Amino acid sequence: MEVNFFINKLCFNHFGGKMEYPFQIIEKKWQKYWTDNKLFHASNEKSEKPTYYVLSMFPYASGVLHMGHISNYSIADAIARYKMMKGFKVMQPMGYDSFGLPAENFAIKHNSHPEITTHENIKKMTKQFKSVGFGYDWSRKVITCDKEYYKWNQWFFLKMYENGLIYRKKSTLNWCPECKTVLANEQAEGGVCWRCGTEVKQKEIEQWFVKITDYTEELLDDSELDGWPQRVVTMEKNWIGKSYGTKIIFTLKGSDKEIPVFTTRPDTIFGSTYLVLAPEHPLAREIIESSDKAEELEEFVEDIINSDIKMRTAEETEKIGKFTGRYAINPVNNEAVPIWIGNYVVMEYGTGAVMCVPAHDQRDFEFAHKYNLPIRIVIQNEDKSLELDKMEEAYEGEGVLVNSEQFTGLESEQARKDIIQWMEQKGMGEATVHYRLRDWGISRQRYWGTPIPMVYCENCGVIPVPEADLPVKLPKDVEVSKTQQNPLLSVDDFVNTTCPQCNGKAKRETDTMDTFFDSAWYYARFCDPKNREEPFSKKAAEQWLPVDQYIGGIEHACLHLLYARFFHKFMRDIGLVDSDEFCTNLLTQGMVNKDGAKMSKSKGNVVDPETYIDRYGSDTLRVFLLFASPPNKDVEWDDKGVKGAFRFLNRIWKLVSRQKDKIKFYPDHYEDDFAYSTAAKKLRYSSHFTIKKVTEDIEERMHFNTAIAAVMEHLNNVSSFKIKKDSAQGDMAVYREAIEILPKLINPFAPHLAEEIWEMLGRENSVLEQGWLRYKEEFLVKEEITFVIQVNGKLRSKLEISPDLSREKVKELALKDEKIQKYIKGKEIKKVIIVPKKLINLVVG
RNA sequence: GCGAAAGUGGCGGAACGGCAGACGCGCUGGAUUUAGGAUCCAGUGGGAUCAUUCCUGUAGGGGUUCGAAUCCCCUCUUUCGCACCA
Repeated sequence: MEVNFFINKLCFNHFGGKMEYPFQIIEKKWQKYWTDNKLFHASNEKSEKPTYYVLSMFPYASGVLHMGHISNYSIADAIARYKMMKGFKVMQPMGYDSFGLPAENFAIKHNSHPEITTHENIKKMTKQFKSVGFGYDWSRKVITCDKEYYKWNQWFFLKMYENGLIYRKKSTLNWCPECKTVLANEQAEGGVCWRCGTEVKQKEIEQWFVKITDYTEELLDDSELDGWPQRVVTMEKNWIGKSYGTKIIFTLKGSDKEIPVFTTRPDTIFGSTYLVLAPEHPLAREIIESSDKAEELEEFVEDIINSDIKMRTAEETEKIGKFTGRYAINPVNNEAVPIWIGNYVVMEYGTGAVMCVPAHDQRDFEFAHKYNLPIRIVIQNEDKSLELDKMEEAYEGEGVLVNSEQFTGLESEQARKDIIQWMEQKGMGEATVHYRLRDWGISRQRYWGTPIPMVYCENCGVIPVPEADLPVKLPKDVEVSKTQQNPLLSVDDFVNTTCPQCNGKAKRETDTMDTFFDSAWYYARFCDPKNREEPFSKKAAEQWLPVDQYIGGIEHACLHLLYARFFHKFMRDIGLVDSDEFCTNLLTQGMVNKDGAKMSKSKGNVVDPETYIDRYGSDTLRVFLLFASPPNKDVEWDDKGVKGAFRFLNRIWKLVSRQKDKIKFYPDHYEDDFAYSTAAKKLRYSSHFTIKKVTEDIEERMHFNTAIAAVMEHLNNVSSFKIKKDSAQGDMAVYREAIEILPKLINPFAPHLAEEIWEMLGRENSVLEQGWLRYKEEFLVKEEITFVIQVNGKLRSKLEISPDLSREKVKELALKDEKIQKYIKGKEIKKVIIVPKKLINLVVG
């Protein structure tokens, strides 16, 4: 005993006096080993092994890996390593999302060029990645600003163009004055720029669109998304926003111009007393121009259009409007109703024109009262108490139709059906489906992105660049600056070109692509990243796609993930892949918070992973992050918790260091004629139970926190087990096994230490190449179990009994139990419930 | 306003109808150490009690059940998504 202690002391002192395991040495050693032996190299050669593709959302090339990245990638790495041990050929690639505004702004800020700063940033990040030791196949690295990559963005653009999925349109768009670029609707949520938070302005610009709406119904189909969090599926569904309604065609009085309106309540059509147009409505403009109050109306409309969209669409904002002087004819009764222009009607939804039914819509009700417009009740409530003079708010519920000609008396639900049918027959309107999803605007008026492969020819018009001329290279000799608009405009060599059709003078498109275009298909490029002939070979895609497990933040639900799904369906339609969805399982990991808030520079609560890797090592950081909570929930950063993880790894290392030379003389298998103490049987149970628990926690629900907890518990059990000189052979065998399972058990979470203790225990090669552990059911059978006795559902006593006792015997023991006596004495036992091997409940009256 | 998820010790979190609080952090006591740190052992929801034990407890209220943190209904709170959406 003393001797051992002395040896340990020597050992620990050797590493700087502090009793800490030498993680710096260990981690570097195994990172080198993995690289040298190409442990994570996933070849495209056919093999017997089933494949498994684990993908983390690749980081933006910002130059730093933050804690959120480490958390995300630790989850993926744990899965990858576990799957490798389970016998899969695992591919876990990594790359960099590196085009786009942040990179351009970064360069401007550092008075440099994005080409330079981006590659510097990538270098920095790669170094950081390597210090954490994630098991990536770096030979598959993909960098989106690389011409070998963005060439295929252009190729996809052309393919979409060929398939009628690309068009050019002049439209009012979200414009960020700070970023000097157009934003897609989903990038301008809440009226602010998703990148910089600046108020978004409206600007009319000609730009390129991808017809994602052609795939709306398919994107709505979630039948292949069983492995996705319901939350994400719902968010996408809401985003696409399918709603059933009716289009009713009003006509402009004194002309044959049609004014279609969209409503979900056609049953209220007879109560429509006015129309309101969005200020952006094309007809509004026409009416204004011919109006005698043109100036006044013009000013009103301009004011609204130029007002902050966020303010305008806020619920508190007062509804204002102006009468245009014109009337519309309601097709159902030929009534002329006044046409207004109002701030509360938006062009983006429906037809940009609303039929107003003030009695049955709160907004219309308020508007009508404010401007003294007529109100007509057409739906009567259940107790028939609606009266015009007494109404203080609109009645939006269901009821019986009144004042509705031949439909009077019908229930509103039935009336909707009948009215739609009738209108369809008469050509007054029709049932329609409306979607909130808009086409994907991909033009960006900035430099650092994929050039859109189009040219403008004076003779031939807009002509796509031929495939053979790809890539249209982004010129490098460009000065970027904040004041300038798109720098490409001033690069004559780039702009001036010849028409691919007539060879005449032509100008190149200077818009570049939204970076979501880059990231919409990178997962597929990873399958065949060096292919120069095609984006990826069909064979490679067949081998790896769809992604088996994708991991990333939930903030990408309606942007990246939706675009990637769209892209995959398009790639399927042009024959590149044969699946409908790009990934079968999605895990949206939580954020790493500190002091209850998201880590951010502005709050000054950012914790740098590097500090902790230097001080405690990568394994500690991983264990902390994985242990803190289940992967889909947020992690609360806790310095003390990191220490706790470190302590755990130290305890493992110490245990193995102390015991490795002794246990190699213990039996390495079980024999029937060995003797086993009760304590040994319990430890053997612990070993096998832990294997079962860790396997199931990873396999079935990816709860690494409980898996790690189980290993901690097992370590506690091993630590409290003592081998003495006269211990039985069986005890020694049990003890040896209990220690020898540790390297594999911790490998998904603390891979460096796992390799080290695997080696310390005299094993060869990487622990990754060994199979995963198997537990034996026979060792999970306990000789004695704790059997609970309840009286009326309350715990009153416990028994230590054999699990095989009969129901009768159990009941007998329970009734005889001393503590139970006082609860059942003199009372009638009405019912006895026995849950085998668990409990007995005595119901007394 | 609509939709979704969630509310458990001082903290992170376990427990997917059957012993509430696994595991970790923190805290308390002890051992060890020149000291600090580290390490090891024990204890730790709250309230009674010398103790054995008892009562109480999973946001609040009700219900289903032999039995509820868990299932159902209502209320409150928090988070997230959508939102003058016609």
